[in-house]
Amino acid sequence: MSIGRPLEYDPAKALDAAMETFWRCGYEGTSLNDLLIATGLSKSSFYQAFKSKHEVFQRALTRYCDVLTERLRDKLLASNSGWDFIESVMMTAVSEARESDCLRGCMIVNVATEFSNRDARIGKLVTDGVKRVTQIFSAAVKRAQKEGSISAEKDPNLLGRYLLSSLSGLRTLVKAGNSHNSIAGVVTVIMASLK
Amino acid sequence: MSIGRPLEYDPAKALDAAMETFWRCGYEGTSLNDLLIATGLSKSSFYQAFKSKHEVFQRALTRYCDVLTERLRDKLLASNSGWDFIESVMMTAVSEARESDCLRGCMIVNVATEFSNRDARIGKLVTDGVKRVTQIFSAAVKRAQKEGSISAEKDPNLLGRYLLSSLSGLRTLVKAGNSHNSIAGVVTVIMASLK
DNA sequence: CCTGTACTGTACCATTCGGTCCAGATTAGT
DNA sequence: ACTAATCTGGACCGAATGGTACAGTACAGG
Repeated sequence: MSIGRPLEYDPAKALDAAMETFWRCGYEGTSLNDLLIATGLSKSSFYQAFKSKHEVFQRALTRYCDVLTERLRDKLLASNSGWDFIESVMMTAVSEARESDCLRGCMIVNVATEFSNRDARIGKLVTDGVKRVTQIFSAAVKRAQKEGSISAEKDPNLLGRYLLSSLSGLRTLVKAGNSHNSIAGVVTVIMASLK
Repeated sequence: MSIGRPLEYDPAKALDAAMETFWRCGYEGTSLNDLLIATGLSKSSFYQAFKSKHEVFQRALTRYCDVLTERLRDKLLASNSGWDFIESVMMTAVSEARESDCLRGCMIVNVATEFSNRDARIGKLVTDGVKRVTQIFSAAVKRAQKEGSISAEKDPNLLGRYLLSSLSGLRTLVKAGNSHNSIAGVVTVIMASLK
């Protein structure tokens, strides 16, 4: 039981709000003030809840990875087939091209771009995050192989890496302002190359 | 003829030095001081040569696009075949995985990531740059089709977009710390999907 | 020599940055 | 009532930010 005045804010929600902001604006692009506005916390409360900007950033990135991988895993379980899962994930990224106001891409990739190599701890989070998503893709490929839509001779780990790479590439096309239709065409190429 | 004391620095070299720095560290990550050190200019000279940090950044990005597209065009002309050109470009990106100290990726993509949507002028430079590189890939595909290594039935513009997307994806794999060999495997998947 | 340009260095500017600290109010359990 | 934990807001910090202004010097052509 806690003694004293209870927390008025939800630490998890505050972290999510911070994550959202970092996702949109990056680390350098997010000022402390932005974080205070996003979380709704006062400066005092903020520094009581989090040690520093850098720490909340790490936690936000970790949270992003956790949420992402959990959602993908759930989606894969709920999908009709491994093939459908893969296609759906690709198309979801592409559909961001329509909602032109919100093309924040994938936070992991954004972070990897901003912190090219400078921060070892961040680098590890990025590497781990990418690895985990890649494994989900590999699992989807294996399932599709069992279901007969992908040749059993192919290396599922290799294709998993290929799919992660392709997804990231699609996001680049989106950010470069390509039309939804032209990017959707690329998805068909990617899907066809799996067979 | 110019009257007065002549310039002691080479404006083109100064721009290249600035470009290099922005490429490595991004816009926000590059301070004015960094630019002064990189260019070797005094603050006064810098502000006489360039109007502002933002302006030199735009010029640096433009210069990057020009140099990149020119190099790619030359490389395509000098290549034995369209196929070889494509494979070589992909492998060049992958080889950055070995030189671990220097994984700055593609400046255009970096900028697209940093300025998600916030600056319209920058956005246009990104869009144009990506379009130009895509066209070179399309030209390489057309050549490969004439040479018989890619089926003539395929849409070269679509494949051009696919290749740009794939290249960008490969760079993500590099940044995420994948090994050279595992990324090279992805290249073989990409190349195989062209046939 | 004179003028026009570019050089250097430095002082200065307001603003923002991340971060600390403190005083006073509030709200719980004991 | 007392204590422990939290709240709020604002003052304050040093450092760094991008950018300006200026004084003094160097170097070219006419």
